[in-house]
Amino acid sequence: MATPQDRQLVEQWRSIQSTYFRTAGAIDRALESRFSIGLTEFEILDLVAESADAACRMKQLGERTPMTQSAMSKVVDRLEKAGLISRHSCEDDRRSLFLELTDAGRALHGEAAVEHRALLKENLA
Amino acid sequence: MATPQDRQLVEQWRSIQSTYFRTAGAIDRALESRFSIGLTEFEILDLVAESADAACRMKQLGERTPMTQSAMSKVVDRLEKAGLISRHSCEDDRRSLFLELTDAGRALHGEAAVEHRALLKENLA
DNA sequence: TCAACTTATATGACACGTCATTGAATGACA
DNA sequence: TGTCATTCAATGACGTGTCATATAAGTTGA
Repeated sequence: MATPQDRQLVEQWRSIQSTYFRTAGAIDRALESRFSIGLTEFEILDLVAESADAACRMKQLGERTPMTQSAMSKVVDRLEKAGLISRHSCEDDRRSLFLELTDAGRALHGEAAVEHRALLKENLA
Repeated sequence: MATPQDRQLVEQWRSIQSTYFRTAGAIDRALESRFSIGLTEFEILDLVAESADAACRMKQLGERTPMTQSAMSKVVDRLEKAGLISRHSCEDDRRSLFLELTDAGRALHGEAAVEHRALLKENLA
């Protein structure tokens, strides 16, 4: 029933879980305490910062993250309320929105990214 | 600012996240639909099934999972309500509890474990 | 051009996890 | 033994994620 291969799979899985939780937790706590945003919020900022080219992005961003569409929408709500991001409706397709960092958002992202990368390095070594 | 090493770290991180969410999601949906328990519940069942030797385990189980003590307590609540596990108070230290699978719990764990291992194999290849 | 269908985002109800706190039992030591 | 600190587990308030659905805009084809 519990073959050696099974055990090895389970070990591998626990190791992934452990890395994931340790890393995500460390980043989340650091960003929360220094910048008052969570990991999820940062990840959206990071994606928006990356895709600097114009596009109707709300949708496309969704394809680059494991987040649900509905989760995305709520994260963007929070970021907008925090004044870090703005939604602009798309001329070609008024159902779509594209996102843009505000100046504050860009500044915060810059600093937070340093922290983020540092913690990744520390935890994924 | 964005060194190649940074990009590589971020890529590695996204890959871990993706594997984690894909795998956890697949297992969770499968267990939910076939056995009406979630991944979290299964993981506790699995830990209890593993540590068949007697001990005041609630605490010790906590050390083997990234879950919070409070989360553990609530998961065990659900498992107990579902009749899959039972809490027994510990003679030596009446603050502690140890856990035991019920017959139903053992049976369900046996079947669910097969599914669990299969999905790990599929997703962690 | 008007239905019927599809697509993009928002929203509400709900489930689950975390943090902070509580209650109870234990330990340490004057 | 009496006090104070510590440890184990449970609980309530709260935040955030998911699913199902709503709303609005676009598409298709007779």
